[in-house]
Amino acid sequence: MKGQSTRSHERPHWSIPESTCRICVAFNLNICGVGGGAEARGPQQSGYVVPARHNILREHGLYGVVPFICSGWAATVVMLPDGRRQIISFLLPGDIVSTTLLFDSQPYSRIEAITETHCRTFDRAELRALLYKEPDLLEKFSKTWIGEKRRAEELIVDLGRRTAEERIARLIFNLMDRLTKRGMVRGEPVEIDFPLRQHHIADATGLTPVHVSKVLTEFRRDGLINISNRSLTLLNPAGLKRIAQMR
Amino acid sequence: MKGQSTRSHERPHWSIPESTCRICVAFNLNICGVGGGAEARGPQQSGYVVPARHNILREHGLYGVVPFICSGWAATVVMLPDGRRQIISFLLPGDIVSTTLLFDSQPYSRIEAITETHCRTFDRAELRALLYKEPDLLEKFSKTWIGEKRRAEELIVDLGRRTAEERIARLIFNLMDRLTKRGMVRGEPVEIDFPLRQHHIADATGLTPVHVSKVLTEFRRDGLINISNRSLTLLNPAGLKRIAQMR
DNA sequence: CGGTGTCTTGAATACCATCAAGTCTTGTGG
DNA sequence: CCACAAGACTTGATGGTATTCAAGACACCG
Repeated sequence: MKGQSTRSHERPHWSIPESTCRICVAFNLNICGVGGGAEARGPQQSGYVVPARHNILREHGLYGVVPFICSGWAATVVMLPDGRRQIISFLLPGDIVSTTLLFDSQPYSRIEAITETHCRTFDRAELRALLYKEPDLLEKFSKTWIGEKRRAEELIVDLGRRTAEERIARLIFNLMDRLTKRGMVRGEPVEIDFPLRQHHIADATGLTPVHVSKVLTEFRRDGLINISNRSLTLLNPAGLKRIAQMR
Repeated sequence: MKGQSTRSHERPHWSIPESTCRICVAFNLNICGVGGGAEARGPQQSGYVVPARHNILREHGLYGVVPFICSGWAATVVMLPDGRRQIISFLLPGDIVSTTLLFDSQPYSRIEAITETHCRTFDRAELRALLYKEPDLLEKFSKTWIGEKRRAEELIVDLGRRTAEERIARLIFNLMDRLTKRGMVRGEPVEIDFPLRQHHIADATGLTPVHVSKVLTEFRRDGLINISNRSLTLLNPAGLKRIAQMR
């Protein structure tokens, strides 16, 4: 609908907290003109907004750009022909939408915006050329790639070998950790904006929405967490952590 | 039963079928001196043998080398404190043992040899330097990266959203496909060496050995496959494929 | 030869799914 | 602003898939 800020001098038409940019890969690669960083180099950029529940990337589309999340939450979703869904990962501000888009124009999975999401894209060919030219960038990029792989493997273990309660508790901690790095947690006890619906949690943990509801009310009954008004409060971190790593 | 004995003459101290080298990443990067390719460049190499059931890599060890599988089967295993195990992937001849070892000296997961395994390692620093220097290599390497990520995501979907029968059928097809690329399938109906124990299948599919046994005998009863003498025959590919992707 | 690892089979059980009904919220168009 | 529809969540009843427990057969190995 709108978007298209032209070149690097101009600030985007939405404002992004500095804490977000500070963890952004694009910012750290020094290729992004937003956030008060140095002058952007190389890749052609453009920004746009995706409304909640719309697709940021379609699974079999062809893309010439590599998008990043500036604000909002999104999910990487795989759909089966019969309607079953699995969420591979949640994307938070500062994340690359799809690292494979750097090397392959066709994504394997769909990316759905959970909240309204602000994106910024970089031209793939230019970005890749820059990466090849500067080992320093590649080094940084490989770090995010390793982190992604690591989280994928942890999810495999969760889905293969952990109970419903463990999976949900671990999901909450993973999100907490990532939001903490972004300066997106508040107060004591710790509280976060929590835009996920229970069906998102279900699709991420391989459970049904009904069972997620039961586990969450159990967590609430035990005074571990509280969820209301799209906001999650961690009342008993130690208790939840025990569930997350034990059996 | 047949094959897999160490004959010692030729260039390395064990012999590797050419078909294996042809799909090997190291061979395609032209950094490996084995297999009749061009003279090896750059990285310091060394080869060794790991007996069945021994570790190729320990999860918290520190390594200065990047190992490849020249022959034999191995598995990437994550262990939980209480003994639960999850296999992330099976490694076949020509595979990199751990791609993250290129950038990080500490692997997240353990690598176990399933059969006797012959490995060849390359010095990490040298290999990485070579990669940074030649965009061509990096391009090829990124392909294996993407493939690895893709398979991890498919496994996530399998574990999160598919039934026991679907998971096992898909595992068999995945192995078949990979072995076909390596020229490691024989005859009609298709047959492969199959060194996996049922507990390997269980750990890879997030099931118990008992249930794997039940599903496999069901597959056998339905004339889909046959397993005997560490060898698997695909009797009804169409029937098994229907199980693998439907429902 | 006992010991260990592997596989099979049956019975009982647990965990989570499915089905269903109802409440409450959110969004939308008149 | 209200009426209505759709989405989100809860709760209980019931069912199915896979686990756990257990026992026995078989092969392989030192």
